[in-house]
Amino acid sequence: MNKSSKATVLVAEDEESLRETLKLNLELEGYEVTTADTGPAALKVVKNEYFDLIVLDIMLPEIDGLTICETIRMQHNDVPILFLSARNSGADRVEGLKKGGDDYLTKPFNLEELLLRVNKLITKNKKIKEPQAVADFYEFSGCKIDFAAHECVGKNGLKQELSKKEAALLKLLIEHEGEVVSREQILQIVWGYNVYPTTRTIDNFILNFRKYFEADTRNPVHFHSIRGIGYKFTAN
Amino acid sequence: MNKSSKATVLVAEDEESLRETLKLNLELEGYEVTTADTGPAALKVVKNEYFDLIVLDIMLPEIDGLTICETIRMQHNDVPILFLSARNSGADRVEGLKKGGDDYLTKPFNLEELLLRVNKLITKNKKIKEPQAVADFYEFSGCKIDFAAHECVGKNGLKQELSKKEAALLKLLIEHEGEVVSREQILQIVWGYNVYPTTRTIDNFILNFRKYFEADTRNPVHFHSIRGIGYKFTAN
DNA sequence: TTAGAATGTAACAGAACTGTCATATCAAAG
DNA sequence: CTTTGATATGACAGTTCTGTTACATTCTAA
Repeated sequence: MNKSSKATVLVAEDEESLRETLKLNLELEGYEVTTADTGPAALKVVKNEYFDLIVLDIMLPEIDGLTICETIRMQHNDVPILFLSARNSGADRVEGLKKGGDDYLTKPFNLEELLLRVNKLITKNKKIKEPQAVADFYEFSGCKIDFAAHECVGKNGLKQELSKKEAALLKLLIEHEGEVVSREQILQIVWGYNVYPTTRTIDNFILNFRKYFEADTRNPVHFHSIRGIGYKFTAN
Repeated sequence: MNKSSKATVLVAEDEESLRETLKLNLELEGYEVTTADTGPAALKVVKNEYFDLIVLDIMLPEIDGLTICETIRMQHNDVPILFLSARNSGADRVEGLKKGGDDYLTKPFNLEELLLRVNKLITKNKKIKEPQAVADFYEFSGCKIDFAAHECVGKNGLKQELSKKEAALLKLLIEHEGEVVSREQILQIVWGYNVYPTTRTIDNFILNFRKYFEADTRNPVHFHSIRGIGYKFTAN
């Protein structure tokens, strides 16, 4: 996770005043906040964007929070979820945690407490995801990359300078060698903001990498595009 | 953490009946439970033994729970701590979380809820300590599937990329190995809550899987169709 | 046995996504 | 204030994926 990039939070809450209060306060805490006011709206953004945490009201229009949570978990998304609920019956709370929620607060809640819990959930989850750093120097099938010097030697043996973003993206892909990295993840980590859907920016960087490192740019061996998902780097 | 060894929990609570109730119930859940009835006693065992979780009453004789928590954290011990308190003032809860507690319950609490939270804290912490233990990889009778890389190796030994939907459906079926997954379930999970494709779509995906993974597509061994219900994946 | 329903199969078309390039924007350096 | 290199955007073409349709085949129940 890039230090400069903010953690992202989705607030799914139908009552406007509370929604805006949460948004404002979370932003003051330094989070990037997206909001949704109905169940379907929440599901839609979750599908399209990456979040570090979801604050989810149990009672939402159209599709309720518990169902939302269940759906999200069924789609193998293990983003932390913090439930909000007006009800305070034990049964309800148990229900929330069982469905895969990570924490639970009942309204009315203390704002400071919410912020603390949010922070706790986010840092905890990040710890898990923090990938092991790659050394400053990396080599694969005849190509060399020196992250410290911001330069590389490509297939043709030519030395090539790497720009900041090029280096960051390259590092990200190499850290996940053999795995697909989604566009959302890339934007989140390298760029530090949420999705701008019609951007061809990432493609252009990949294009460059292929020029530097691929013998045949049309049939990439190292920089694969996985349609609908993202890109994958393979060492050999 | 060794699978065969139980997770260990320290219950620091001065009221005897509650302490014993907790001990009993946690042991029934399969935890190894140690108890302490005063602040100093709790600090002492924490110093000498390893725990996966501490259940800590805020009001303890001699040294209160918040101070205990602070002391433990100062010793760079990040064992999860679940606070118990009779008070329900927001300030108090905030205090607990600030001092480094991981969760908070107010008495009287629902026992099942406590057990769920205990379980959540313990598993969460383990995840951090065993990074990536569960590989996103599956193998059955000569075929290999790598969900992280979005690719598979089929019966013929050929590598094959998996598209988004293919991967999602495959994962679903494999997770339910040996069970029938209904068409409705498939639609709900793979396609989402309201974008149902109409007719022969699922069949076509199954068709592909059979091409990839079955020696004889006419007599499938792995991807069975259960008439009137759905599909079933069998490993061998 | 046979009608009716569910599934298998393949071809096709529209949608969605990516590759590529030309151009715009921006910030830092000169 | 200009230059320059890096990055972002938009257009468009090319590609792949996915859902649909049509028809064949298999199964089930009457």
